[in-house]
Amino acid sequence: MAVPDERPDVSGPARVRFAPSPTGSLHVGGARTALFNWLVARQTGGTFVLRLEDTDRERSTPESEAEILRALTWLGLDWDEGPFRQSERDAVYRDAIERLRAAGAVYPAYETEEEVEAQRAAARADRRAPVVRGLRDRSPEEIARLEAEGRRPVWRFAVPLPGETVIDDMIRGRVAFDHAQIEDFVVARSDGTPTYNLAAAVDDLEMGISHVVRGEDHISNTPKQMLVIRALGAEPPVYAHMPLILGPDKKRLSKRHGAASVEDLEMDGFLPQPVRNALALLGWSYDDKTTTFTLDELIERFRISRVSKSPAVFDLTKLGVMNGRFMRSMPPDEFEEALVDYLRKTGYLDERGGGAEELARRSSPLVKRKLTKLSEYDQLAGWLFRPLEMEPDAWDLLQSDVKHSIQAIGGGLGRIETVPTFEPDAVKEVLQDQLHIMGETSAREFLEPQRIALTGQRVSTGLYESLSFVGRDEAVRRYRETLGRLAELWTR
RNA sequence: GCCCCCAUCGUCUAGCGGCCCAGGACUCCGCCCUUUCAAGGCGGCAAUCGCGGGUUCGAAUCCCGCUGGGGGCACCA
Repeated sequence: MAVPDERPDVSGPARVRFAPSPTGSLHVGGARTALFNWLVARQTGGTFVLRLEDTDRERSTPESEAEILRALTWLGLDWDEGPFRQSERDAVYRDAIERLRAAGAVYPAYETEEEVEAQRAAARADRRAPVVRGLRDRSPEEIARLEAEGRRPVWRFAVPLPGETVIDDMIRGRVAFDHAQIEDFVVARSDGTPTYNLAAAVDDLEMGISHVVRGEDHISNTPKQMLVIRALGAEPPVYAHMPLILGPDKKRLSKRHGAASVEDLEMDGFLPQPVRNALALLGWSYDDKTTTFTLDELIERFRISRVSKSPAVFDLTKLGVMNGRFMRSMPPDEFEEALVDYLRKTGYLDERGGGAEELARRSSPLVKRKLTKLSEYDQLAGWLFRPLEMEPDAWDLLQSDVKHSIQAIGGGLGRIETVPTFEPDAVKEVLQDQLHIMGETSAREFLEPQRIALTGQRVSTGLYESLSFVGRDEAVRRYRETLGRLAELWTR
């Protein structure tokens, strides 16, 4: 019997990093990358480094950076070092470029944009990889002449030919890249600033990163970065390229798929724990059964070697289920806090004025069991914050059988006016009793009109709790008001 | 066009040569809980393991080809 090909795992304290570029909010894919790196750091007693790759001055913004840090914190992913910004490490890169120059690993390329494009076009036409190679061995005289003309070169990496670079990927196994397929990539722009492949490689080296866990979209950059690191006389870290996260259309998850960033999920009323859980389960599983993990369990059980190689579609419905279950399992006071935080954060409380927070707090037990996500609070409990106001749908329903509606609401009214105590159980008892008295009417037929009479909504917090919550006077008032409106229809 | 990767129910997945004519979860559909909408409980539909060849006594599991999907090919990251 063959030995299962156990893929290696991280052993010993790992130094890992999360290195987003601050050009937008933290996307779901990035969040999962951050989570996996964080888990590796925590489970090995290692270090989680945060680094902002902001070498693109045009697209990087402080707002985006702040949002990424905020979202990471919201997810509970704390970093041990950083945040470092590549924009503040220029000297490090210039020094590295200097060393590459001294080692003869890079050369100044004076080809014009047109020439470069022509090279690519020619290669394509020839059914070859569209790689660019500058003239590697210009004479000092020629260089001097070009410089005198005011030409400023980019610095390209002289990819060794022939040759190949092999990644021993922790997830994918051995992946080889033929150097003929790798162009002489630019390492320093004509203004002297470093490009991504230079900066990332140098940082991973300088920061002593032991394991690079990132999305598969980076895999073709990896040989370039390995080349840079080796040219600098060092050995590259171990790499692990994770499968991408897809939208329902199987394309890479993006904005147009709806909630695609951590911020979107947060504003949509998901809580960090289930989001983390869902993220962990995208491309990773512990066994064939377990679907819920505490953070500690995640730290203990996560293994890069069990990360899947194939991409996964992100399913918001499933997240909703996890979210709902999580909220139902929360201690009441924690749930209340989470709810109020959310309503405050989204401006819901402010819009509703004084007393809104108090009302929301008191109502939290009524919605706890019924929510999938916090953003559904209003459709359940919105009626608490306003005078009786009929949703068109709900009113239509009452109107469809005016006589029956009046009977149901009237029947309920008689009982709630007289029930000795107004606790949910007492209310329930008398309404149950009334239901029996009314004979063939079903619970639904009896209760639905009353729900609408009280809340103006077809879907709401539970009827008995809701009645008790507003108190006898208000309940009776609302029942009567509805009855009055129905009576108008009846006589007409 | 070139390079790289991937391929089990609609979706997320288990599965590492016999335990699998494939297990779990979500969705969907029934039924129960006469507290309705939800939630919860129970049950059901759903993959000839992309296709075709091998290897083997035996393959979802190994090999080859094909097809399909994804990613990458910037003085972006």
